[in-house]
Amino acid sequence: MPAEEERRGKSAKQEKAQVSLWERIERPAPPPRATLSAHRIAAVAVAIADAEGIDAVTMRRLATELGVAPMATYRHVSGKGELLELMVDFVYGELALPDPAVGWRDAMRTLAERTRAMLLDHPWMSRGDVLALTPNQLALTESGLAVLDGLGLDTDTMMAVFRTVAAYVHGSVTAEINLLRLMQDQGWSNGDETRAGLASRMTWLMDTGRYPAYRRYAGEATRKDDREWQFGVGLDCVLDGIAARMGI
Amino acid sequence: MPAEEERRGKSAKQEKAQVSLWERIERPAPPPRATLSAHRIAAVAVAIADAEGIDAVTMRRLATELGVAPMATYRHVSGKGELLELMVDFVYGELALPDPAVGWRDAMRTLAERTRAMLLDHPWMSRGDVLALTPNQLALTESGLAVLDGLGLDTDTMMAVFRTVAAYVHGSVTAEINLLRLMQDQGWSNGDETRAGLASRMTWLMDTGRYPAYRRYAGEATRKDDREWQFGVGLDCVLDGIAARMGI
DNA sequence: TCTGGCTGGATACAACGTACACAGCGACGT
DNA sequence: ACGTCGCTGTGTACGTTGTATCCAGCCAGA
Repeated sequence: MPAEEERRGKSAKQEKAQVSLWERIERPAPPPRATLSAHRIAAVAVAIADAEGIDAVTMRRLATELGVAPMATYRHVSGKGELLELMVDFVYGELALPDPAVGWRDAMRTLAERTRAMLLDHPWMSRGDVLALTPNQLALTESGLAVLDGLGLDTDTMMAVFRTVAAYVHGSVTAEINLLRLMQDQGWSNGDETRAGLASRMTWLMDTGRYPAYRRYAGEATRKDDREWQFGVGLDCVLDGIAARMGI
Repeated sequence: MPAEEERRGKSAKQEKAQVSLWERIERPAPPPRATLSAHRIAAVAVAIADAEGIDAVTMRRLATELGVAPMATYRHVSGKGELLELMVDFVYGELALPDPAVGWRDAMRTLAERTRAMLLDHPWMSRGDVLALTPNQLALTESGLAVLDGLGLDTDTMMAVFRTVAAYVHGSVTAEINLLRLMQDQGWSNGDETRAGLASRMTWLMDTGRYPAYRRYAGEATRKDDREWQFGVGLDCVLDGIAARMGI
């Protein structure tokens, strides 16, 4: 590329003519301009949120991590709301969608389990006040509808079924994450430590005598820490109910 | 300031004796001390959140509304986290719990519907990163367990069933609220206005051709705006599934 | 009558989101 | 070839937020 080299040489010459030698060599080399893109912004923001929680994602911190001035991000994103939208869509983009050929029930199940895994990997997602209208969220919905296609359901019912499963998954995993976050904040690493940490709060509440059934649960239950089992039981109920009520 | 240091150690009466009559009667009467309590704090904070959204609940605004200095609230609450906990528990306290005598399915259904109504009345609740360990949240769980008692389920299963319904309700209503919030933020008052507002975003996405099933839904569905129907269908599925799988 | 402990007030500060004006650079019409 | 325009990133600044810290008044008990 002779033309490009020529142009560069010329602009350099022009600068040389205007700025004194000593000023030039004193002046720190202009840092290479970091190029920004929505994708890179999203990736870096997600990395911060994954590593240190969503509260660590500030516009300034993000800019630092991007190697850029605090306000630079605003060229690609109108504000923090859009940033969150970008982050959510970015994560949904990593979700592997199931093959509808395996049958609606198995496909729905893997969809649910993968969504759960995704949310557990990025716990800050469950706070998403983001509507499901980003491209990759829509792709998930599309996949859910495709899975339910050809079973004789009308579109209203297909969407209702998909939303039912999605609602269960989100609600269930959100509860799961809330507990995990509490444990992490307090430094408890398993169910026993957690119960020990909550003991004083709990005995105080139990001693009011207002929660006999819960007290029995606390004493008798043996699967309190089996989160997979709990999620699975509920999911089975939901899928059974769909199969029964829709006749599929 | 020697005068100030001198006055600091003296009782009210001593001060009265030293301060001139004119200074005393000119000086504005000390405002009557507002009495604070956790309950009043929660009630006022909830009122603000209901009226203007959770973001309007700042410590300063709350203090103003309570007729108190900004830092006064901190005597009753360790920080904003505990304030939110207080608010959430306050709202759960207004939830009417069902009579278990009507049978588990009806009781579960009214529990679900009343929880939905409560969340829709206080949309900021769905962002609760609060664990279900406050007295009134525990009372709801207790009620759910009581409803399922005596049906031959072990405690693990009872809790799993209750949590399944709760997860569905929270997930479903959260989605509902996210849409309602978008509509309110944009000033759209019904489904048609909303679709009109989203049209450009949507046609852009649909024209990618990546969402054929969703496009069909958008064209064919007739119950897109029937939120009660959507919630009810899903709830029926969940309850059916529980009945079938648990044999109750 | 004194004193200690609550409760509310006042001041202060760091961190946040973001508005605004500016500067460099590539592309394009002339 | 050259001026100009539009992007994109920079620098500065402002108002708001949560909350740490210290003070002052009041009530209970000695």
